[in-house]
Amino acid sequence: MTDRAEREAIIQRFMDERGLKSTRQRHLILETFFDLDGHFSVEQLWAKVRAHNPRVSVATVYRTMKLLAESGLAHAQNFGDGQTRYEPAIGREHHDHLICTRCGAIIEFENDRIEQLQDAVAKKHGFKVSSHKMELYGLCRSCQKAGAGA
Amino acid sequence: MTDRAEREAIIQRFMDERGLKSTRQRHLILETFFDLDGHFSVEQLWAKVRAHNPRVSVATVYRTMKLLAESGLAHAQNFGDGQTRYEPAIGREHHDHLICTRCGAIIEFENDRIEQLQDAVAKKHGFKVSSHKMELYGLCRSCQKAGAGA
DNA sequence: CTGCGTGCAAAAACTTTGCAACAAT
DNA sequence: ATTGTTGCAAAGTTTTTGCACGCAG
Repeated sequence: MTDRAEREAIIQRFMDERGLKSTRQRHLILETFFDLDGHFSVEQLWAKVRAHNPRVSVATVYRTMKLLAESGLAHAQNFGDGQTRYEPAIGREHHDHLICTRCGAIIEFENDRIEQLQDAVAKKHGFKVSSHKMELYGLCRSCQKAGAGA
Repeated sequence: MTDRAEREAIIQRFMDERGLKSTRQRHLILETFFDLDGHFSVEQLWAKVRAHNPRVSVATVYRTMKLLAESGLAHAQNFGDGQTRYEPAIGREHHDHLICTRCGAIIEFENDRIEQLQDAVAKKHGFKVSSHKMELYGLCRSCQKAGAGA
């Protein structure tokens, strides 16, 4: 998605703006995270990080992702299972999710018209919106077929 | 919202359909829950239930709310703090939420046009949607003012 | 050097579950 | 009687935190 140089710049800015030290662990976690495409729990991310450096603790991953999310470079999602999932929020358009309640498949979509209407609604209520989430739950195409048979 | 008789009928149907026994505790929890207006954590609901009957355990509240949500009579929400919140889902139109990230205020709204567009998006992806969530995060009117000063 | 960051393990927060007593049908 | 339900406490999950050591600036 994002090219390496741009990503580096973003990571650097993130560190600078918050006065964070640039450590081996943070870089590894961020690189790993931004290489991913999709929605990952800390546990999953940790597994990938450990493949590179088994000594990184899960606490560091939690701490780093929390900082990232606060800075807006990652979005925290909550799809109903008890875990927080993060997804990269740079170099991509905002998007929303269709979630299959049977197989867990997650499909992303975006719709400008909806975004416009959201802004209008917010304005009507005097809100200044900084982010939003929209999730549609249901059955994906193949689960509708499978579900009928099962 | 719902009048007492209708509510009783709904609760009764809920019990019948799932073959649940009609216990003192379940009734108390359900009555208490449906009297509420808003989004409540199990902890909060439990506190209100205990006011009536201090012997009800929190486990029963968890179990009951889980059943209710599965039956579609309550909606489970996740607003980012680590707790599940439930809100009554009978006698009301579907609605979505504006959430103030500063003071935590929750404003409800509904917008048919958005719902229509959601359906259209789902259809395009072959999805059969059964429910959805939409949350807009930002600053409410008073926090925008307060925020500027702080 | 100085202080932030890390790893580890303990703790916290929330939710689920095993089991024996209990109540609804 | 029979079977589902409850309360309690223990255990499970996910996430946070205290503390001593270590590394970046």
